[in-house]
Amino acid sequence: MEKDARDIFKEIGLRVTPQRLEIFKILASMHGHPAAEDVFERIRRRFPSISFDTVYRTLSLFENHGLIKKVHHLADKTRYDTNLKRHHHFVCIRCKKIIDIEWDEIDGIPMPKGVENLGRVEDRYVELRGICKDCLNEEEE
Amino acid sequence: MEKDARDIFKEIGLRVTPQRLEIFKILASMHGHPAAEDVFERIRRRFPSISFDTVYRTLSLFENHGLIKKVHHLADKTRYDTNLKRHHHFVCIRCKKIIDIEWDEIDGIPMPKGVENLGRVEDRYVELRGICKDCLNEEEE
DNA sequence: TCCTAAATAGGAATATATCTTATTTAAAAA
DNA sequence: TTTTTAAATAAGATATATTCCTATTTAGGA
Ligand SMILES: [Mn+2]
Ligand SMILES: [Mn+2]
Ligand SMILES: [Zn+2]
Ligand SMILES: [Zn+2]
Repeated sequence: MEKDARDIFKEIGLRVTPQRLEIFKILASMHGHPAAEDVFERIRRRFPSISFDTVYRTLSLFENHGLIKKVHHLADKTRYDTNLKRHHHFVCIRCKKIIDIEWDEIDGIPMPKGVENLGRVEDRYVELRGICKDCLNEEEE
Repeated sequence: MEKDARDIFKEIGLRVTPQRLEIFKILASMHGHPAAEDVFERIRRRFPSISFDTVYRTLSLFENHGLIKKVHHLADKTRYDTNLKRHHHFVCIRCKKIIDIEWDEIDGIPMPKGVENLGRVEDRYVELRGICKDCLNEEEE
């Protein structure tokens, strides 16, 4: 935030547009974890005719350049699990394959301090993300 | 297998329908983590006129009775994060609020054995899920 | 200032999932 | 067994988030 958004864009090689500057400013000023819609509602005040597409495009652009991150699931649709034993998953970021893994060590880790002030924890969800063997092989071509 | 399913349904107090029996059988026979569409494609062979709605309803039903689990995101839309420091999240399963947490202990845990055979891990994603303070308070009414 | 590739607005399209309603059916009652 | 009725289903409409398409505008370089 020390640096001007304009400079950041130029460094990365992005065109400086009013929409981008405003979205950047909004993101910096918003607390929490806004959804695209939240950003859209905010920027509409200054750019009443901005389109949803521009907001989505810009957020993707920022994400691709590491200016923001997504808090999200990898798969685009719900996947069901018939394995009811406690386990975790390796998820391929390319083909979305989900593979069961056991990782007892992580289940034993005590809760982080202070979490009881946030609410009642009922579950912990752990995902290892990467590129699966199949996709790595395909890559070698 | 079919005998089993019939008994399970009765135990839980569910009506035994051909669609449910078949979906149950399909789930038991499918490996991996099928999406609703995968189940739909499979059951269509025997019930060509089955509707997507029935598949979704049945999967929800099974999930509500603990016969299967969802591998899924909690929020219905993507949320963005401007906090680029390594951190994790507490997510409220009720209001979908996302709160940053630090949990260094979990970052230090070594990868589970054998994961290198699955692919190249690039990231680990950890979420604590539960009911946030606000929702707990509201509950007291 | 002019030029051109990139960005945008607006709306259409897509995809996943849920809802509505008329019809059928499971299973309890007679 | 037959009857009864609430529950389940099929079919299609609807909702919602996101992406795509295309004509127009614009940023930034020549
Ligand atoms: Mn699994
Ligand atoms: Mn965060
Ligand atoms: Zn893969
Ligand atoms: Zn909450």
